[in-house]
Amino acid sequence: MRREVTLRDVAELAGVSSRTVSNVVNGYANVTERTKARVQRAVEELGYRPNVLARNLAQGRSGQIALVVPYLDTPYFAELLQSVIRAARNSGYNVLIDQTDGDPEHERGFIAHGSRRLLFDGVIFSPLGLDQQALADRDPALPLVILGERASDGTFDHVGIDDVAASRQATEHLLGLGRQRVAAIGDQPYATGEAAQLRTRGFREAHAARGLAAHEDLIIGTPRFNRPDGARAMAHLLDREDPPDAVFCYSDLVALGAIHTILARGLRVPEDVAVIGYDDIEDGRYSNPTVTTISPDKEWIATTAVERLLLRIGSGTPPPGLELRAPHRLIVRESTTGRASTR
Amino acid sequence: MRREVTLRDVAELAGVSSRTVSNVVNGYANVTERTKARVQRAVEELGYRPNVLARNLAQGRSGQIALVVPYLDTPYFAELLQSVIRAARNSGYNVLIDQTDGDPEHERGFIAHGSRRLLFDGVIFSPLGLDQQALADRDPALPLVILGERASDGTFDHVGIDDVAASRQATEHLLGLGRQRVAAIGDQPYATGEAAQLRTRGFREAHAARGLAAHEDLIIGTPRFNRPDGARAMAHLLDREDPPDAVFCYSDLVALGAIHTILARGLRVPEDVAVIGYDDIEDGRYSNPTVTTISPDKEWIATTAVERLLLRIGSGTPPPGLELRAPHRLIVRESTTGRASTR
DNA sequence: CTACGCTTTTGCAGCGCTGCAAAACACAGC
DNA sequence: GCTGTGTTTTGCAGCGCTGCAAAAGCGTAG
Repeated sequence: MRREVTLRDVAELAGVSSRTVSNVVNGYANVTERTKARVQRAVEELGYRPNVLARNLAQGRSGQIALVVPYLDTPYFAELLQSVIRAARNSGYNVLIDQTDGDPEHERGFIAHGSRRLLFDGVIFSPLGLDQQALADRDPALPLVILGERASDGTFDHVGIDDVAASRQATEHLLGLGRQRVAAIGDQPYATGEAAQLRTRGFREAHAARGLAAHEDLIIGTPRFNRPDGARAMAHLLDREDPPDAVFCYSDLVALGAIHTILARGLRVPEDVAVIGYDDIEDGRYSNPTVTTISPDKEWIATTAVERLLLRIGSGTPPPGLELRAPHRLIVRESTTGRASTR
Repeated sequence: MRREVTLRDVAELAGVSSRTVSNVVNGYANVTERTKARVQRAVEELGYRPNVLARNLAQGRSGQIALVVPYLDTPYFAELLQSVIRAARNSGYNVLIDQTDGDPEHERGFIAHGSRRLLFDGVIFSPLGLDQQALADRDPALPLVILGERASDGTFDHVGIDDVAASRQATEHLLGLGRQRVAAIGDQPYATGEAAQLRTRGFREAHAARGLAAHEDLIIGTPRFNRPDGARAMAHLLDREDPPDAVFCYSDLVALGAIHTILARGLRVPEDVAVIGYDDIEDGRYSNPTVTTISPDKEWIATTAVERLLLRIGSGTPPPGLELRAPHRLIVRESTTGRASTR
């Protein structure tokens, strides 16, 4: 195994100092065309590649950002991840992935003082069970952008859609169809369930706006927002004496699970129960029936998050933490209005 | 911003050499209990954290492995990624993700000589459009494990299921149901479509085993294995004069797309057309109908790939490239046998 | 011819750690 | 007491790069 080519090797061949080679490689301004050309020829000839590790050490930064999400096999996060990677790469950054499995301990460790620090220059974080305390204990020097619900306390940026408004819109859609008993699946009435609670608020507000009272007994909690939980919750609802005729699900996966249960019982969607989801994952565009949903602009979220994070990393004095609202819209599909509407 | 605590700081406080501190931190054997305790106390007191960057440079390795996949929003890869991350973390490795979008150029660059080298100590690679040439041109020093179809040439490990056998099994299942005109969606009759071709081979073999000839005109190609391609291909098949009564899809996504089209035309699954998929992604367990599929043991694939890669990274003389066959099985669901079979 | 300001190039230290080999120490046997 | 063996600790060089500040070069003005 022959030794790698170093800056010094190139310098020697080109007859300049190693520092000059460094300047050329990094595209510094004040280098004459002549030397630049000479150095470049030497670089080519030797097949020189900068050693990222050494550069990192010398600069005290890693050129990597971490994306921390609860679950990777959740299509929503997978789709987001894809856009984050693309955006980061455009700025010369690599993305390190970590999944916390929603474990608060693990989430905390990731932004805690010290931690794996230096492996990444900043973190884009989509927390699930993160409480105020964990945020307070975090390494203050770590540039941070949070995705999802948690409002910024001014020391980090927060990117997300307006959950209350979106949920109100979703619920209004169901009420507008003339549904009388609208259920909600996904509430999480505990400290770490802020996102869910915002959605429940929107759910209630939509009722209130029409002078109705939300059916509080039709608000079902779920630990996670996945298919099995959706299926289970729906089964509960259908077992009741007076089942709902519409359901607002806090994620598309929950909606798909719910639909699965409804159909398995021989009922029809949307005739017997209309279902609306949240996230607009690809599954819902091809499922049977296709799923009406709230579609957050994931591309916007990803690029904005990366952009803000790099800005934070780049500036000595961190910019104030912003509250960034991504656009969202309601996409109506078969699960609320039936097949006719799609063709 | 105060300076980080270094090994030397700890050494000074503990009254030993910095090398000894390093030994303690790294759990070296020959350290007396007394010094170990003293050093550990100093570490605690100062809140020392090793600088990963410096360690990497000194060791000439990065402690990271790269997972390169064509698409991240494909559930199959997302699920795999999850297991790979878990396995890598158990061995103290971080996972760097990259998605190639199936671009052969990009794929090539990743394993080419030089490349981003040093950022990762090895690569787990799930190629899509990688030809023999690209493999030949690759950096021979880069430990490599390939997932999917491409057979090993002895210089890397290959982990995958037996595509021919699995496809034969899938097709046999359809034929065993008495289906007369079985189609296949997903063939890729060009250099980079090896995986697809193996599946087509299994498809043909299943027919041959029953003394039948496969309907060659019912073998449809698709550029990718996603929902839109499946939907489109199915539309083609249904437009024919003599449409199929069963379809073997080369991925679950293709199957879901195909089912979407079938149902949109007012036909029934499986009564009119039985559909079988490949990969066993979660979607297929909750879709309507649920999807019969070939289920590769993803956990096995991920842990084996990581294990082999780390072995390769760790050993000076690389072990011979192995051909590793992951277990797989047929999972029968509604899309071939109807609802009755599930309850 | 010298001085001055600007551009270009250089030298060196040092990022914080580990590899290596030697030094120091401890203990047993002769 | 001295030698030999094994264990524990140390010192130093150096991984390959960049930051910093000084040096060199260069053109123009005095």
